[in-house]
Amino acid sequence: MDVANQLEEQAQGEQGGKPPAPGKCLAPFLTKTYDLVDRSGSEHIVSWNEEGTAFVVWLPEDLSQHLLPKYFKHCNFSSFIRQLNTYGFRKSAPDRWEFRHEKFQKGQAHLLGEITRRKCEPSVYPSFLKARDKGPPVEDTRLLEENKILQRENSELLLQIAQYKALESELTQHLSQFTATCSNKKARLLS
Amino acid sequence: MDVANQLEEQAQGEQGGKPPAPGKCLAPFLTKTYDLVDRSGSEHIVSWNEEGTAFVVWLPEDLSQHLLPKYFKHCNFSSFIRQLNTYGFRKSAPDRWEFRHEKFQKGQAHLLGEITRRKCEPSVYPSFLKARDKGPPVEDTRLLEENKILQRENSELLLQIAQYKALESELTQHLSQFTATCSNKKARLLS
DNA sequence: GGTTCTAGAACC
DNA sequence: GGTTCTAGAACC
Repeated sequence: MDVANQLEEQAQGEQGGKPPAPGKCLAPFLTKTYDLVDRSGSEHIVSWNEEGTAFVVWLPEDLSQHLLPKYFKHCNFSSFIRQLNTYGFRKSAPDRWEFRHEKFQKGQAHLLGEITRRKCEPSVYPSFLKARDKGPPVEDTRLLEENKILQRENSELLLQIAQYKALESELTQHLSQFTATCSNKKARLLS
Repeated sequence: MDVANQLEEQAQGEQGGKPPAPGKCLAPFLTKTYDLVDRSGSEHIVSWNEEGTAFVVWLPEDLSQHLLPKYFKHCNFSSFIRQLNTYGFRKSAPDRWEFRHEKFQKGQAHLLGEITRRKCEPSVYPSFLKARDKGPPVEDTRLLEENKILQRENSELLLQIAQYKALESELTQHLSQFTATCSNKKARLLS
């Protein structure tokens, strides 16, 4: 049973035949990748990490040549990575090809629907920027100058916010990593 | 005789002992790559194309695992490609790993000095600001209106940043707490 | 300047 | 939405 069926069963079990609520369009890339990791039958090539919180590509060459073409329309490791990044996965270890996403974990296929493809953000500013292109010529240089300054300030602020966002997600990831790591270590030590 | 010596000989022969004129600092990446292509002794892995106007990586896996570590400090094909792009090489065939640069051709090692590393452009401000500056002038009523909007947005952005700052310090606190807790528990359990 | 990781953009 | 190619940015 692949991920799609699995998800459907869960949905039917929990909601009595109704289609899954939020995950209207679960991206094929996500189900394929989940299958690839979870049941390719080639754990020496790709598998979950010990904690089940990320997956590791142990043999990139074999993945590219033998597994990727089975699931996707190419055999380039870099294209695979590009897609992972598009969906918010991040490389999570410096010394191996380990990729992580909060909603992509072993035995948690039902979370896949919460993974979204990253788009160019809808962004608040285009609204007033678009309007300007229609306007007729002007002579007030002072206003224009002031405007430029405001825009510059604005863009710097936006940049700062972007950096804060990045920082936040990084910190959040570290936190969840720590949580996982700690509880696992504890479990192992106590067993 | 490697490329560095070859270049020196050429320079001495042509200019009588004077150092090469333009190529003050021939990037190591370029000489290494030229050697790699021209005399790695592994033409089945990488070689010039038929015309000598580009080079082809026939076996990316073998290049990564066996040749790259001999010339560079890594064994990632993607890092090699990143460097190629930095120096202005472009992939020149859709169906194979062929890369081309006008000044990188078989038997033309003396042209390497003309290849320059691409720098980040000064461009401090986001693209939407640049586009704006080229655009036609605008009515001053519109400018005034825009100014108001920008000011409002500015203050909203400042507010957001304040919130992010708060969030950041909270997350950081949690993280350091976790770190401490984990190491303590571990210590106790191991003692 | 080199290496790594992620994103932009064009094309399909 | 997927694939390819190139560039930005951080880190070393």
